Amino acid sequence: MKLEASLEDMSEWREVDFALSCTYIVHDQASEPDFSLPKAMTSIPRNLTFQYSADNQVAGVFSKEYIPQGTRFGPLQGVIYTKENVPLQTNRKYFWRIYSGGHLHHFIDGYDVHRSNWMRYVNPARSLAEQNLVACQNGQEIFFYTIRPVEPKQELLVWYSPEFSQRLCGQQEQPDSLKPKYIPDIEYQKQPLPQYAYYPKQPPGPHKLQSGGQEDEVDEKIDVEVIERDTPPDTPDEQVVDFSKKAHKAASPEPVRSPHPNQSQGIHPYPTLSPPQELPLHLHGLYGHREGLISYPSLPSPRPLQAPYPLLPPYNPHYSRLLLPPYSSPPFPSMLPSKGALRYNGFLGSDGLPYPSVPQPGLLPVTLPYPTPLHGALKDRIPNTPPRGAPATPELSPQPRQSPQQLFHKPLSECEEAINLSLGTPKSISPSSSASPPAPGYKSLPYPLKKQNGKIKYECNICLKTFGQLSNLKVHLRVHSGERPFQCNLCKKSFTQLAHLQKHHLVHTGEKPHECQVCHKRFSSTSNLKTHLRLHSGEKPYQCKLCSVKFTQYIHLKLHRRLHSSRDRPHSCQACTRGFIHRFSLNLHQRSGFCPAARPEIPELRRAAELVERFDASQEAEALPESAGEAQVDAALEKWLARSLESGEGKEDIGFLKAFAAVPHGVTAVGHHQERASVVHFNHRPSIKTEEE
DNA sequence: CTGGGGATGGGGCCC
DNA sequence: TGGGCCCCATCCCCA
Repeated sequence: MKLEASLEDMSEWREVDFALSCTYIVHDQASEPDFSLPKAMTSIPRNLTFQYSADNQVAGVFSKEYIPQGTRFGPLQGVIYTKENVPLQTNRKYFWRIYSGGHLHHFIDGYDVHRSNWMRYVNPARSLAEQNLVACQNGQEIFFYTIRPVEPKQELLVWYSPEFSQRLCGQQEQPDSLKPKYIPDIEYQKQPLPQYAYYPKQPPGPHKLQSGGQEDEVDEKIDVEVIERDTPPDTPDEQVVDFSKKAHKAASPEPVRSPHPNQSQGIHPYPTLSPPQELPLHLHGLYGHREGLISYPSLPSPRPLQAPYPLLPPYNPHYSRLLLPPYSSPPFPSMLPSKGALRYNGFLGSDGLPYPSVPQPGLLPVTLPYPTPLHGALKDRIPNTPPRGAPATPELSPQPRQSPQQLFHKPLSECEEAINLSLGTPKSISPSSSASPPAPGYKSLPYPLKKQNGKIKYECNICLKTFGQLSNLKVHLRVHSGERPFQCNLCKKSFTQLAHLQKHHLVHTGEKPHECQVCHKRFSSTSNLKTHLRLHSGEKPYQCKLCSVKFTQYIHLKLHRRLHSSRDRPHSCQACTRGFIHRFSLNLHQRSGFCPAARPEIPELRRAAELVERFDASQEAEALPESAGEAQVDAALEKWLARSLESGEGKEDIGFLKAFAAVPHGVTAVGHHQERASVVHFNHRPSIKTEEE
């Protein structure tokens, strides 16, 4: 059974659709004054995590918990360059292009880990099947949207939106004398070159990396003139542009032929004039794009076009944390909101930006003509070495997960620089940012409405919790999105609610507004005072069922329970010897097929069994009478699951249990309850979306 | 190990 | 609709 059945097909969405209809917004983690780690690493949202390679380089970005479809990440951050001020020696592998009015407006360079954010580490999707993020330009910023739910521990893999790719490949570059390296793609467009020929289903072949030297050599041969002649027609504004036309264009690439047919390896590299239907539109528009790193139009391509993602950003070295020098000073002193709106509004709404002051565009190129000493050193160290989690060019990546067929062919210049990160303040940077669409947010929320007792309830489509007021749901959604808009300007901790920040402030002021009338001890919070008052009243609401010891705080009971060894778990499974405090837990363990002994070939069963054990020790189980029936147990388990999700406790485990429960192995293992997959009647939950709905 | 306090997280409700 | 306030739950630290 699928929990998410009513998933919306976003394949036809335009960028503006994503902007206006995204459901959840995840902001970057507010960077704390940690001078030992670059912003690219500290900015990663709490619901994401990096995965590192053996050599301690970022290999990719993974989800820590379930992330719903329609979640927005970003904006991409990086150094802003206008066409005119891009330093000649700049490494463009992390370049993203921002268009305005159909013209290239500026670049966002994610190369500098101190000035870019975590999005630079997101790897490109190698196929539509694995793509879960789509990159969109909204206004003059780049955001990543989830186009499908992302399960816990799943890697985020991005690809361009159709319009994005169309801008990159379907339009010509503006005159740009500063970037001769990236002109070939334009050339291709003019006189259809191989890069624009789609190379369908290239069979896996040996992957050979192109040497950086060759790449450079090739780049130098490009004629800048061509680009100028191919300046794309003006478009009013990227936000109002007729995307359908672009889409059409992308879907119907001009026939192209290869000047170097021999470059193919057994298969004609450019046999197809139109992209395969199974590829998403935006991919169609990309082919050939990324070849740039390796093949120059006039040179034989070292290998055939292989990947359907030629536009992916090239891989860049992902610097090991250990290699990063400590900051000598905060990279973004002004990044930390000090007062005013930003202090309590660290999220980026239509106005707020997570990082208020990113260097102004004009300043960037002047101050940082790359390679800087730092970058130069790093580059020397890993010349042209694809970074582990690098965003873009799989073919250059040493990542083991890359398979030959995932490799791309080459290049494209502008596309090559087209991938990367972003920036935090385009608005301050670009004069024409007024074209930005309304801040994406909780508009057109796809949350279900329910009626309970005649009252409308707003249901969270993630944890199914219902709220009487929409505002409550919106606040609640931050729990799932990781959004923490309220940041303390003293310690940089951030919170989901202003009230929490205000309470937190007491930590700094030392204020304790709440006084015990008995002993006159003062407390910073009412709840702590209440707990304290139990000392005077003698109330001990939490009692251990096994030894009858009582506690004033639940956490104490929880800790206490751990003391009870297996001998205190009288209800043991004969098959796997797991013991349970409650008989109904043993029954649950057995009847639901969570006993690992039943199906030893399913390793997940062990984990599932552990979760049942955890439930056994939960307060929900504690509250059940020993004679509890199946329905009662299921209800308690469901309640426990919901509570665990809400509290964030073991979210990954819960996600796992849900996922695990969604497949039938557990059931069939025992042969009971064939009609359902888990102890929890997920498929019976009226509030859960199912495919049938 | 128990018990107490500090701090944080989340939701309900009212305005 | 969103802010403000309150309450409850929970975790962490430490004596």
